[in-house]
Amino acid sequence: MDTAPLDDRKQQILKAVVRDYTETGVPVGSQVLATKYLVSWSSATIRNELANLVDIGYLLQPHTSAGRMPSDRGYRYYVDFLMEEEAVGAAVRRQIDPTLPAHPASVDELLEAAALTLALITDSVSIVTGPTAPAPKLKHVDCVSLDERHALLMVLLEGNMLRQQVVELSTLSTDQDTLSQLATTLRRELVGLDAGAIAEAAPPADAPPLLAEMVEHIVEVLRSVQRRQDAVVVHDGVRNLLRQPEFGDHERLQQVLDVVEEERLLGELLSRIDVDKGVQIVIGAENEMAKLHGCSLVLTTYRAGRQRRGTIGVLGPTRMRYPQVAPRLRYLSQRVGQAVERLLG
Amino acid sequence: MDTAPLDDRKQQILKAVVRDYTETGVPVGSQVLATKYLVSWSSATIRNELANLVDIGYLLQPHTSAGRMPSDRGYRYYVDFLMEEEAVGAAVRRQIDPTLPAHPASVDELLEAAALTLALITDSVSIVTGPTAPAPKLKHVDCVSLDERHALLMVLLEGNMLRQQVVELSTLSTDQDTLSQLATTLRRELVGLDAGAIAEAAPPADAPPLLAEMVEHIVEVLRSVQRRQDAVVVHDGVRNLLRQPEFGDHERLQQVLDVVEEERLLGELLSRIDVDKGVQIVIGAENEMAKLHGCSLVLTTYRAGRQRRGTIGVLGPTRMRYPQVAPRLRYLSQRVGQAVERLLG
DNA sequence: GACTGGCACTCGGACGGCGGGACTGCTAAA
DNA sequence: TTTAGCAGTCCCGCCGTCCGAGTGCCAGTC
Repeated sequence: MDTAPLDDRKQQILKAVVRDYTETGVPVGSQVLATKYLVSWSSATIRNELANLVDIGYLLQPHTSAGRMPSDRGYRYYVDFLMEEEAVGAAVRRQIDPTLPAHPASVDELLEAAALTLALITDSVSIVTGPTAPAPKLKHVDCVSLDERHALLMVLLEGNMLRQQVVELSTLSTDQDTLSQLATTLRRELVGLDAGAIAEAAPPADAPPLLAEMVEHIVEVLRSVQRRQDAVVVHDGVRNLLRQPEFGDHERLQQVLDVVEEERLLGELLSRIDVDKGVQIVIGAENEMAKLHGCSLVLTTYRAGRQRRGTIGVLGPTRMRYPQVAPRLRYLSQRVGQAVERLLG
Repeated sequence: MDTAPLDDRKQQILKAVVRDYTETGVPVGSQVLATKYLVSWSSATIRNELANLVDIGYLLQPHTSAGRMPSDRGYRYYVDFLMEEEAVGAAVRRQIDPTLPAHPASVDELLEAAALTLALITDSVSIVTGPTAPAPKLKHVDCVSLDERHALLMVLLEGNMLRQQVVELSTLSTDQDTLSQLATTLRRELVGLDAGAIAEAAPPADAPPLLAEMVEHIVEVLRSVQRRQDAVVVHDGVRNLLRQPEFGDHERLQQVLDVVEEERLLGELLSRIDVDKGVQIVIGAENEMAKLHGCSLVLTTYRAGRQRRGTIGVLGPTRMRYPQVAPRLRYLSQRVGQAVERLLG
């Protein structure tokens, strides 16, 4: 299995096989290729080439008297060298744009809409994670008195991510005025710092115990956000897989669903993506997760502002319309990035 | 199709059919019934009764020489009069309890854990909506300056539900001090009121336009919560359906997934539940949503505090272990209610 | 009158043999 | 090097058969 580049005719044949197989899902024969795609050669010539392409690992033959289909390696060559991306047409843009809410109430709502749209325009399972910053800084903090023993701590992070926590107070009968004052102090001292900086900054010697307590809770909140970095937020479009003949067998579907419904696994999957490589395509067994063999991932990151990043992508059968999916994903990820930035400021 | 109560023998037979069919998924014959469940009668007697039960609509016969399976009506009778709920054993409780996080960071996290567990212990698709109150009152409000044209409005509702919104300001160059002052005024005037009361209360004549603007945004937030627009819906366990033989055919699965993945439909489904009836069971075509024929819902509400309610339930094939699912759901919903209350105060 | 044993009958599903068709690989000729 | 032709391979759908599970009904019994 050398990696020498294929000659022109082999390239044309591989390309034709991928295109036809992507459309039909049925192994392609030399006859079809000769009449439909490659009229300048006879089917016999093509047969010889096909046999050769099987030998060197770019095509597969399910059984002796069947046509050929691309192997993972064949898809890889196609994606790297032969694929011509389809431009995202005005019609598709008009289909995408209105689905992203102009004034979403929250990031979650936005991402959910994005997942829905992505599943729709790619006919696959979409996966979207929320925007995270590597070390979020504190932007605002406020405290509300709940009862004499509890208070609600509201923490606003850089990127306008809002978190709340009920905290138990060691000092009893703490009224709203005391808490408001406390919040003012906290804001003055801590705004603009990240978890590490806050934890290091020693509180003044004369600080009330309540202050130290609150500082600790704030650090905890920041830390938990940091830990949750690659938490999967949403996925959608599982039903799209049902339409694919390759999942006619339930075994396959079961294994894919196991991964999709298990956030931990999905997170693991997405965390491997290289953030600076644009749209990345992971084909079949290139992904070492055995349950996803037979599937491909098309992934990219969206950027909202300087630091904040999230992952967005698509999971579908290896027989996927890469030339269509890749640019659509790229387009949507840009729109999502913009929208998140608009929302979070 | 009269509704006269069944005599004792018919009841025993119906019960046995439901039990066996639930276990095996295969239509039950008179032989099996006579030897396994109802030794006091011969298979011939049972055959006569079976034929009668088919006539009056409690059983179905897929074809002439097949056994019998319960009709929707048969399940209904079973659920209403014959079913004996299984107690939730200590083992199951030990399985459930640790999965609900002791100190969840948010309601979302809690509900997601609940959905996961529910799917696991019922082997069905779980559905959970977030807690909502009928006419939530304002508890706290704060504003943070983002840039010279935008501010972040943070609204805390009764029940400690926190909402945020980026608002565009008509007055330019509004700094944080102005906004903090504004927030203080808003708190003084509006805390404790619901959307209607806030909308009615005319702002003072000398109020700055900024104030009126903010009031409007607050009303908008309250209203959207009231409309349940932002009700979180989480679901989990779709893969459990794959194991059921009734979904061997993809058509069925497709239709169910259409509903489950479409939040709007799911919400509609859940909104019909009667909040005071404990665990409710909706069997097959009792649900007018045609796509869910062949499926049953087991639903209930969980309560967190006086007013706040959410829905939690399970979707599975009509052939479901009702005597096991119902009490497990009841137990879990209580734990979820408690956990939400602890979290939101 | 209620119940039961027995029997003829029905029907679905598994099994196996049988082409038809879609491809292939190979060979020989251009 | 390409191509036409041809024999061979294998999948798949079709069809008839067989088997067994289960029924409905009838006649006999308690």
